[in-house]
Amino acid sequence: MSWIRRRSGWTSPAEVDLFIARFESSAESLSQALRVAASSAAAAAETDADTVPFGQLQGTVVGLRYYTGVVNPGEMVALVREPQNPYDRNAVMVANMDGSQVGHIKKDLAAAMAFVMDNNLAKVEGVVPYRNNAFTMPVSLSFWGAEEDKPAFTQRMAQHGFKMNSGGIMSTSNGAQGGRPPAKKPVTIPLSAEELKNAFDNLFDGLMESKEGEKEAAELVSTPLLPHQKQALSWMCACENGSTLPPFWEQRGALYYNTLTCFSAKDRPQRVRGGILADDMGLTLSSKGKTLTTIALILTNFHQGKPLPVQRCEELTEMAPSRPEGSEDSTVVRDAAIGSPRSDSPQTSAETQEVMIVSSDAQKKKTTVLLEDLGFAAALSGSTSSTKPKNKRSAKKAVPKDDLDFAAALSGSTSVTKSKNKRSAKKAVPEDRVLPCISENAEELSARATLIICPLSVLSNWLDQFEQHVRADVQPNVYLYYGPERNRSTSFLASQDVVLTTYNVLAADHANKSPLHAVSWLRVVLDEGHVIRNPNTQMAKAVLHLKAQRRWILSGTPIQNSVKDMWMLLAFLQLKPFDIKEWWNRVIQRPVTQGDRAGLLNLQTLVRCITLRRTKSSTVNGRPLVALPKKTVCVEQVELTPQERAEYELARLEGQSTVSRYVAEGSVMSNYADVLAILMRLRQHCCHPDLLAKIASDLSVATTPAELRQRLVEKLRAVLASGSDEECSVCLESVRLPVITHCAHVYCRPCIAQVVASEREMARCPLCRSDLTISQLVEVPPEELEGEEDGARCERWRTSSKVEALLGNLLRLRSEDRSIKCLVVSQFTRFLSILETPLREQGFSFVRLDGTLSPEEAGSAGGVGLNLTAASHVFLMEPAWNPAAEEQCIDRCHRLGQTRKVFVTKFIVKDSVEENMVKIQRRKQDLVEKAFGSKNTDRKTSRIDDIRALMEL
DNA sequence: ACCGCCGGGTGCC
DNA sequence: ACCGCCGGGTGCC
Repeated sequence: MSWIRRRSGWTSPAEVDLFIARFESSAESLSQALRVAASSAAAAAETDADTVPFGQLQGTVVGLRYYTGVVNPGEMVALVREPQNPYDRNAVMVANMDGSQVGHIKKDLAAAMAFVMDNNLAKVEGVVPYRNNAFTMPVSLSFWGAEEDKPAFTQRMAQHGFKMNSGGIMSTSNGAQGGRPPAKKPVTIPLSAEELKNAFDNLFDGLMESKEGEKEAAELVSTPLLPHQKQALSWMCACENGSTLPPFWEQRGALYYNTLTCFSAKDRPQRVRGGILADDMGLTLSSKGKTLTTIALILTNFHQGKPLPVQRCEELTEMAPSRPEGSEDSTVVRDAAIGSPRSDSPQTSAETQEVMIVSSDAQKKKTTVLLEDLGFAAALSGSTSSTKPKNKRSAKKAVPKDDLDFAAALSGSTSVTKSKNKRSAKKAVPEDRVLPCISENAEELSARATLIICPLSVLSNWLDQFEQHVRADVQPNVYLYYGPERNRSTSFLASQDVVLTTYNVLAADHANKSPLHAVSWLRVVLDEGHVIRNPNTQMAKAVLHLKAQRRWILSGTPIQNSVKDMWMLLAFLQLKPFDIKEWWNRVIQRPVTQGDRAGLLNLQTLVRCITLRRTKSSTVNGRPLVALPKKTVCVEQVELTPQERAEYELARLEGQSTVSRYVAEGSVMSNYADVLAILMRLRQHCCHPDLLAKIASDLSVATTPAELRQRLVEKLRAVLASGSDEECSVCLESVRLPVITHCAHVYCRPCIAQVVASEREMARCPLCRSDLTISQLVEVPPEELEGEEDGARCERWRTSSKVEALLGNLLRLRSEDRSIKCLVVSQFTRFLSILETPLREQGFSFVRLDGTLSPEEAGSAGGVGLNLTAASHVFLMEPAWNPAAEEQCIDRCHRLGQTRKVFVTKFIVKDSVEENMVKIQRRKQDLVEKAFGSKNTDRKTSRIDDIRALMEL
């Protein structure tokens, strides 16, 4: 008896809400049933690759005449259990793609299916092969499930007298043959895992060759756009104004027909007025290219293709008197009159330095700080003081301030002063009656504001960019919706040109009569949109419930590692019918994960229709979009001295015995922090002996609460410093605002706070079920980081093999060409400190960037956009766990603006944990599962495997 | 006739 | 529903 209630296949609260939304007029029983289905399946299971076909069955849909839903030949239908049906508790209803009920499954078959569905022995997909009469119709049911459930399923169906046809692979390619049953399934060879992975990796590549042309930004934009930015603007405007049908839809007479599901609708399905702008980071001067393009879009494409009507600010106009129209001219005038923009100041300062030493951790966590050069710090931290002295906002910003305070101080103050402008502005610029492709009705025309949602770390970047790229005399109303004093008036928000907020504010508001959700936005923009790829998060749900005419996702990495991640993006863009997970799963995800070629082709088409992505290697009319100098990567093997080797081996043997004990006990995960600490010590040995902190690793030796706290802080710091890209088990993202529990597990503070809040009684640690309270959570006190270092530095300095390897390279390069600048990257800030000594001794000038500030504070300091193109040689002092992090470091140099050939040197200590890390990196890249919907459980086991490999166990 | 057969009424779950 | 099923009317050929 193994029919334990498992998570159900196709409903999660979010998607059912969407499903129901469309349905209000329909029969009560249906929405009821859907609600019940939703509540019984609060946690949605995913369609995983381990789903296998169980077979097919021809059934009958009855009671058609009682319902409105119509079905075309070959159309897919949804099968929904309806346990509350007063006539039959086994009822299984049949619904249309738009959610209209079509009928019921005939009761004898329904009785068999009810059991199967209720116990999640199988998922059912239905296709109506043909229509015969007005009262019943046939339905071809295919059943899918986990291999181990197949016998139970088959047996149960047999008990009811139903025998499955062979469960061969069924193609999803349009079933519109309309033929008689049994429809012949074309026999196709399923894609191999390898083919799939390749196709998937290339999904976002080579999109949008330049058939779009270029579009100039409105004159309001003061920064000239680069050619590929004009191209993006052109594409974005076309997406917003065009009226093309979404992919897979075509007009057939008076109806609109979906060629994949064969559904037809009377109402024209809205083409997403928006899409995904997924330009690669290395493509732009800092990541601000997307920001600039988006600002240009906001200003250039208001209603009916006209620019945003904004009034000039009188005082500023006086200051910078009347100037010729045309963006280039005005830029020149503005620059001359007001001072040059500071976008390039990081390079300018950096150019004076020979060596930049950078903590790669700082980059990964999007933090950047500077120790040595205060001028550089000011440039990076984004103070805009010189640009517009009269502007209140700028004046405030000139004071170097903690970003959070800064945000709080700003919120509410910005546009109040200006909001009065707006009415007159609308009159001042009369709207032309030029007919656009999309006819905009009165309500649509009333929407004005663009809502931009971004991670906190890039909030101030947006504010800066608006100031920097918009003509000084026409600042649009940009309201920062953030901080306790934020203005929650719906009408105020709706009257802004731009409202800027964070995912967290949005999510927090969503729970509690959110004004953001009451506004009808002209446009919603999700910056770093991949952060909401998990649809179960509050942020994701909050985002889905926003009302908007146009929707954009900005992201450098639209898919992180699985097809699954795509769904949230499509749902946000409301790409019919994939915004409902049932259809996404059936039409794309399940076929693709099972190697269906047609499914993959459909996915490719889909992505192509809504995405603009250019990479460094993209071409326009056969010519490279951006010509980048060549990049050479080499690995330099470092041999430890006998002394270092002896110390390393000692640490390795000790670590091995501890970890092998954990492996034997099966307690690796519960001692994860310890394991990471061991690994880190080995990695530190590879770099420099003085990196090793004297950490008492055993929590049990802590006697006093203060001592325990200190131990936890050390552990947390060890985890963070390990560079393991620690993942929060609640949100499954890299931890942000990390805290450690008394049971030594690390989470994002907001995530674990939410867990605690949602627990009625005593909250438990999601990983080990220990009791926990908010007050027990421990975080790293930021100021402590500095003090300790001084202690370490006081000791007598010594060298290490790796230090020597680096110095050898630097000295050689300097003797070859004194103008060469180098970027030295390490995840250990202490290592950077150690490196300072010989660099000074040898007379190298350098700046240092590292992550001593919290992400919020440092976010504005360059963040993801940190641009280090002044350097042409990159030295990665040690391997990263995540190869993408290394790539990111390299891309700081190898991007637009780089004029020299780029050389990358990776130092790897021979016969060490570092070599094992490289092996794992390589193996991971080959691992298909990594790219395709790998299961959560596997992630854990593969981690343990990783640890064993690292420890050579 | 405790049948068969006829033909009208009727029809999801 | 050009079906199946029900139940009343009917009953040699």
